[in-house]
Amino acid sequence: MDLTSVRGAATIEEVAARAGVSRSTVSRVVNGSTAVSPSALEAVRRAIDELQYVPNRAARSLASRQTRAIALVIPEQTDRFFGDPFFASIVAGIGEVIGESDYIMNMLIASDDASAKALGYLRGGSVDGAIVASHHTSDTFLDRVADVVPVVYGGRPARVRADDYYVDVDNVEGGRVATAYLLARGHRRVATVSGPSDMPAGIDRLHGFRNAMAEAGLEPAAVENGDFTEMGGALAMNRILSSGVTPEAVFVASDLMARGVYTVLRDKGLEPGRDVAVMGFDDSAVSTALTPSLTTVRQPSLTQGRHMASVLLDILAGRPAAHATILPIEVVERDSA
Amino acid sequence: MDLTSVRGAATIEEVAARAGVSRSTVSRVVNGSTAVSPSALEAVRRAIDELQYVPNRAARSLASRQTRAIALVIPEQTDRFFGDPFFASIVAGIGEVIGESDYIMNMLIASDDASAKALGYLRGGSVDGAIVASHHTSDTFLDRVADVVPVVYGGRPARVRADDYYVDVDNVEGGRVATAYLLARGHRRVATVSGPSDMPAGIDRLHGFRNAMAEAGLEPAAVENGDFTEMGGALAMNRILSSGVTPEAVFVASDLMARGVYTVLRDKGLEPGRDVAVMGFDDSAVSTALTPSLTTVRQPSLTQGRHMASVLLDILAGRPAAHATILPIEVVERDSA
DNA sequence: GTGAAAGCGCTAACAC
DNA sequence: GTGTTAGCGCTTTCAC
Repeated sequence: MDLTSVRGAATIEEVAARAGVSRSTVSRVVNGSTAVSPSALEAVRRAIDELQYVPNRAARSLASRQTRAIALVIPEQTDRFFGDPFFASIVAGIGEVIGESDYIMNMLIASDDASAKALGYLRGGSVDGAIVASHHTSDTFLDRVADVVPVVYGGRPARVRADDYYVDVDNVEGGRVATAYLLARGHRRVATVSGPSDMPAGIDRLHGFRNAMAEAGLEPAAVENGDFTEMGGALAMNRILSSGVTPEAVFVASDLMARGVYTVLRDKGLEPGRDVAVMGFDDSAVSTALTPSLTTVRQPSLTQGRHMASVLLDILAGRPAAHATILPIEVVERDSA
Repeated sequence: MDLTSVRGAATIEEVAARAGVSRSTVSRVVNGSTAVSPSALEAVRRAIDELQYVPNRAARSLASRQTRAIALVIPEQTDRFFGDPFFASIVAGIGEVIGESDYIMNMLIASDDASAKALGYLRGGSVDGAIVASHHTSDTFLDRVADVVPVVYGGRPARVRADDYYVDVDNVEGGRVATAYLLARGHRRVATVSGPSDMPAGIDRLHGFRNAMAEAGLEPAAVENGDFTEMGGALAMNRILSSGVTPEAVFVASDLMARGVYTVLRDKGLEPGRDVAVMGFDDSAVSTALTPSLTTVRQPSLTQGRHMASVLLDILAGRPAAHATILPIEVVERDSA
């Protein structure tokens, strides 16, 4: 490309001149105002077309104090983000809704080392609002984003502030029903591979597990953290088995971790679903890809994504929006438990 | 959050007033100019800190004609993008390099229906340059992006224009060595599951396959398109088997598709690696996750991502950059062939 | 229905 | 080393 062409990009002024009207009229046409005569409208449209005019976003947002852009902030390492199909669903849901709006969505991978830059970007007025997918206790920079633009969280934030918005499922309940399901099948030696302890989703599902066990008057056979990754799940299951206990059933706090659990189980000569019942969480793509297919707790990730986006759109449009949206979960029975 | 706080964001003017200097001096400090006295510098810094000042990006970019942002354009459906670990590596590589620069990177998922909006965004001066990961023949909107900002393509574009930049591997050669490897092991009935015919990578690997077969005086046992997806790979392998031919070996043009191939093979009672040799392409995370581990053609995706980013950074900085960068490939021998 | 004019918050000559 | 002065390209009153 030719760098001069950047400078040469048509301005509203040129369009106006060509169409024989004022800047204001062009602006009205571009912004869809009705108060324009048919002839002017036609002239402007043609000029825009001929000049390939695209309004300069910076100028526009400087004048209007709006960017018509929202950020999808991913406070994760790249590999974890791409490794878990859960994020794919969330993003797809968000993208779907934002796609129908006139906002543009840009994804920002804000892993630890990139968070300072991301913060500057977000606070520098580059977007009108932000959606935060996945949230860790340590992500304190997010608070400073929320000071400046509306933020919608995917999952309840670690510290909920009065005017936070979030879309979530009841993870405590999810952990509970998952465990209760296992218990109802007659299992007594039940272990769990939990999610990270710096994420509400991880903490809550573990709570649910403990609650269900306590209600049944049982002690957990084992509790190991798997960090929501396949490898972490494998490692956790390995620790459980190495410690000498072979559970009858294990509640794994994410489908992806369950994949790791399967691998380790088989490594030790244990067949998932037959020798050890396995219950997942998410109902993501991996649950059906696994053999035997994974019995799991379904959380509607796509819907969750859609909700997050519409809540943000509502806020941006000045419409009332619910601060907390809790979506329903359900056990999906398959072959592993 | 409080909407008034947005309007209340400190401006350079306020910082200047508080520090007792002019706007220019503040600007100099913010932009790291050396020509500022220590006392002024100190005063400005304190003011910035107290006011939590963050320069307004729109104003800045309007005045400087630079955005200090680059776009990572993904012309794919969300699920394909997230489904293939190849993209994860590319993005990680790009992110790594951009992360060290003072540019911010924002990812834009520009699937068919979103491409018009993405085009407007890209042409509206929102970014200084773009990296396009994965490129289809049908993505004509990209040409119009390249008219306005520098673009670096991941993979050779369908129609290379004189001033295009891209980073790629030699896919024809990749397909050839993969097939030659299979042939060298004594296989004669060799089939291929190819990539999409609207992507140069798909076309070229198939060419390489055909070349190698022709050189050996052999006819392909079968050629089926798998669209670079796991499901597509499974379907393609299924078509091959259903047509009555059972190849001794199959060159699958991506690791992800090979996963689908494994599944179908086993479904038909054929063990990958023993009954049918399978050769992949990518050397992505799936190749080692598979059992038996996948023999494949390694393309250095992470490096590819890094290169794309540095080429773009070079262009943006006015440094000379190579239009075509071709990275080396190699066969990685594992257990499937 | 349309245009003139002010100004969004910043950078970048240009003086001093 | 520092301040003054023009804009950057657009939206948005406010007259007419």
